[in-house]
Amino acid sequence: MGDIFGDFRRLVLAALSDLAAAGTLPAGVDIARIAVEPPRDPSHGDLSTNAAMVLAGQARQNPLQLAEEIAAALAGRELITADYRGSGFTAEVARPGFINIRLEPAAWHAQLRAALQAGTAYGDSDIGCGRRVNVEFVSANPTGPMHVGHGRGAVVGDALAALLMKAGFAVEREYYINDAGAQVDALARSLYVRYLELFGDDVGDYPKDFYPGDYLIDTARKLKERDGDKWYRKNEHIKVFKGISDETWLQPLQEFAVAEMMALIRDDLAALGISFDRFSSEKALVEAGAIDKALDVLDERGLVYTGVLEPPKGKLPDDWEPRPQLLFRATQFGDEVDRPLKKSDDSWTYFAADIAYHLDKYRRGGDTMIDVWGADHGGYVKRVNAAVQALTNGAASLDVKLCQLVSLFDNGQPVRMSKRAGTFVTLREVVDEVGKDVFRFIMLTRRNDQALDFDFAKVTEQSKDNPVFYVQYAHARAASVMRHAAEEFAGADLSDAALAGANLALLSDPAELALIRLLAGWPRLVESAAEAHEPHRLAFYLQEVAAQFHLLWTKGRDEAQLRFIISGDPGLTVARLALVRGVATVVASGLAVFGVTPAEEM
RNA sequence: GGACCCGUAGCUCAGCUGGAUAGAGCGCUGCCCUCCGAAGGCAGAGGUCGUACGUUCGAAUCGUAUCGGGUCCGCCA
Repeated sequence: MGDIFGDFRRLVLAALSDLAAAGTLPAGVDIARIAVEPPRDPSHGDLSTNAAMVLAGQARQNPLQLAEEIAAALAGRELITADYRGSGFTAEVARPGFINIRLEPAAWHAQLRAALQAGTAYGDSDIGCGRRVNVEFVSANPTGPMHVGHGRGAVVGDALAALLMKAGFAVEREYYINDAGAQVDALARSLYVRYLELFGDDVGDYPKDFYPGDYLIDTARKLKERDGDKWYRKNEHIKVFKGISDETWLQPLQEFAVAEMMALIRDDLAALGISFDRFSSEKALVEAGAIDKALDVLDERGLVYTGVLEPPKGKLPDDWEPRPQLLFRATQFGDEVDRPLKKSDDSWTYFAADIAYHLDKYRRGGDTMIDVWGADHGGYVKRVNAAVQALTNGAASLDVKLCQLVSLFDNGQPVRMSKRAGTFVTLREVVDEVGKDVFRFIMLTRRNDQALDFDFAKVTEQSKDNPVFYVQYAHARAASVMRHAAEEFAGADLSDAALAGANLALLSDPAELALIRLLAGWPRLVESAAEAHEPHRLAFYLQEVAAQFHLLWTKGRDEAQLRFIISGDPGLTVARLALVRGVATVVASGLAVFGVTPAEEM
């Protein structure tokens, strides 16, 4: 069902083995870099391979001459896949050593047929071979609602997971809850002060390390509902602010607060249509002694020691002083300095917990891990990569995707990220304003490592400048054509199955064939995007499909014989409807990866 | 001072893991609706891919150096 490029690559490799058998090529050559691709310039044919240039060195032959031999061997073979129904091709050699392949249109028509038969499963691949991949994303601290930056990571992670699934990987979506450490203490104290306020205490201004957000008022109310005045002591906030309170309430409030914050976050995620297979708790990990166990692993390999770090170059922290501490030999794995595992109060650093966490993920079967982080964690990538290498002896791979900042605009004017009235701060407000589908698509219209401007006016505009609208409109237009066709040819079977049986040879206009070629590239695009861990490529591809489709539609304005629906010619109409449905299928298939609902009408 | 990310058309950005004459949208210029598919269409101008060396059949892509912008920089997660 397939990928025409993959099919031809196999054909090329078969031709090469013919040459090897005949002694023209040495045995056991490296074929990894041999590719079959669409040439950028259509005049070079339909497919192109670099095989001769890749092998020229190894075979000690002139690339052009080798290309001729490969082309000849290729001509002696034929496409045996049933899809192609014996359609032929020609191979010719071009300048540096390319072999350009031209297909009979029937080969392309077969691709369209395959797309219709597959439905939104078109493009599904098995390159993943069911291998397990763990995608950890969002992992926003449970201290408040999500903001827009989290939203980007959420969408990128979710779409990447979906893409990998489409490519045949067994994917686990995971959220790491940072529910241990100082921030959770601060959260509980902040909640406690809000709770005191409910009893009429006037606490005045909050100190700097407290969370001032209004959302904690609701949480405090829920706490009061549950526990009444159980924790209330009049004007206790004075002691809390000074840090001298008798904090018997701290532990229970922590648990309560984290649970409430996670409920908040899950709601935000649900508004984006995101759910996780697994939530992992840092606290649970720490309490289970996972850090000690993980550091034992490193210790056995001599990677943990007590030492004194050089002071950081340049500007020093105010209170920096040399001090012996427990360190991980990150420098052995490419990091700049060895990294601390314990703080001055002898508690674990976040990094120590993260080491344990990644070992945990690995042992659960994730020898391929992807972490999606915000750009502010960029300085952290090397040490975690170093830890993963050290823990697994290089058996595991970790790919960290850093998402750059999202800046909000409205009609070109920056939207302040402050709590002022009328401005958006939380992810939820943005999603409620523009809708889940718009937000998700726009977050995927940039590479993750590229900063993104998000303009409320532009992303909701109904014009071709707006990529979401443009792609959605293509799907809606296809649906509209089908509705009209159903009226025009009442009683005819216009199901995809029926359309797949149409005489597709009638699709002979260059614009039609160009569109079919583009659609045929979908399986290949899915594979390459999945391998590169780059879901944004789908967004650009979908815009291209939409553009070609809109173009074809528009041609029908000037040339009536190119319209999709030709009243007096059911045979031609059915063939063209097959193409229309092919477009809708690919667009829907791509939007499904993005978690965006295809529009039936605009 | 160091690390990471970015630098491609006036603007916003792609560029399929090293392929052929570097692309798209917006903007700009010029055409195209007395009527049916103009929330449009066609054509054109616009580039030393930040810069300089290097690697090889071949570099926007890989390496080194350098310049500019962003992010981060023991005991924050």
